Amino acid sequence: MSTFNRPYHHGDLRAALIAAAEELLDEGGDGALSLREAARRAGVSAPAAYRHFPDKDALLATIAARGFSAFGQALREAASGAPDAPLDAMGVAYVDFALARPARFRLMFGPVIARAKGRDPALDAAREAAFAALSAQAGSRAASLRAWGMVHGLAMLLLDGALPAEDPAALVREVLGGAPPSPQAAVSAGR
Amino acid sequence: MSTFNRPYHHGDLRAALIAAAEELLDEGGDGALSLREAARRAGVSAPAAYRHFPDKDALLATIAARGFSAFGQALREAASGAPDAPLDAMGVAYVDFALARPARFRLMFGPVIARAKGRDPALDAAREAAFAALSAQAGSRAASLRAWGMVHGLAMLLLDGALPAEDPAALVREVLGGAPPSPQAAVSAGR
DNA sequence: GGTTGAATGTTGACATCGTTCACATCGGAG
DNA sequence: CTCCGATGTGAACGATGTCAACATTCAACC
Repeated sequence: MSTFNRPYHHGDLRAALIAAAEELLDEGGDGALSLREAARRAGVSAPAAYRHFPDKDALLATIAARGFSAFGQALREAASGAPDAPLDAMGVAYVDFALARPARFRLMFGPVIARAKGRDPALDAAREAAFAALSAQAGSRAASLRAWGMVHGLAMLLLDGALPAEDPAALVREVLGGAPPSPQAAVSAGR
Repeated sequence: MSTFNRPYHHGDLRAALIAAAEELLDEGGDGALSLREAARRAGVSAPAAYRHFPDKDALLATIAARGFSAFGQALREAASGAPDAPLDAMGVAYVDFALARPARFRLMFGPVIARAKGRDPALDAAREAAFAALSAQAGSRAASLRAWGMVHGLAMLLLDGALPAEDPAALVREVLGGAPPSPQAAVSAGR
């Protein structure tokens, strides 16, 4: 599948564009993601992108969908890794994800994606799958909203730097209500 | 056309620019705020703005600061208007504010402003004042973070349309734990 | 196997944006 | 009245998203 050549036709531009854009998003702040730069990195000229995405927003929507997919997986893994306190583990994983990939997280929950809702079924599916992982562990609807809202809010506030936190995971566990000194979950971050 | 009328050093360009930009922000989606358009609406040419703001981001920071100020005031008023359940009232007010001015709220908690932290003392002061209003009602630090995070998360998720809600206020009240309709909700709250 | 049409990329162009530079104008202090 | 600092203007630069016209390649059919 990997043509070493660089012929006129780039083997899989779509994937290359997505990869480049995700790189841009993760490395260079928030406003650093431009269609043109992504195309440049993929070794291709800007309008070529329009053969694979109708729009810049469509590229972003695709990236967000991938983000939600990875996000849901991380949440599920966290839960199954800590069967005695799955909700707390998911909360920590939630915040970890946000802090590890701030720009991506902001994209996923930002206005562009909110606007794309309903226009991109893959996106909607990925997002709902991620959320389903959460509600599955929470019990009642109210409890799930409570946990979800709280953790999401904490993640956002930490991203803003509105909350000073040397150890976000500890803060999440403290706030989630459990004060269990189980140090297992704390090792999950790696930053 | 009105080249005649202009007295012209525009009486108070700074204020006019802020007003125009806020208008832009509230009316026209999220990406609709451009320095040039704000200047246009203020009846002035784009570079004039640079006599009053070093940067577009500085304009945004100013607007965010004003937003935090109004926000804090709304929270305080809500609390004093419902002395028997001030936290719930603030929660509802919090979400109301976010839903009434989505773009402004996103600005206030967005990356541009996060980046401006420490560079704009007025901004920091306004934000902390708003947060102070919240923690004043919440009791312990953990409780205040819990309430703040939860309400902030709910607001964000509602903005995204990730949560379908016919009546956001009711949802907030339900989730905040006051008079929960489902008996199980109260159980998972404390812990 | 060569012809042909659909995919895919390329160059060039347009409008818009943030921002800077050189110049114009106004209002107040001397 | 003069002169200077504050404020506003116009042209211009580089970057962006996007479109239109043209070029190249791949695959399928006689």
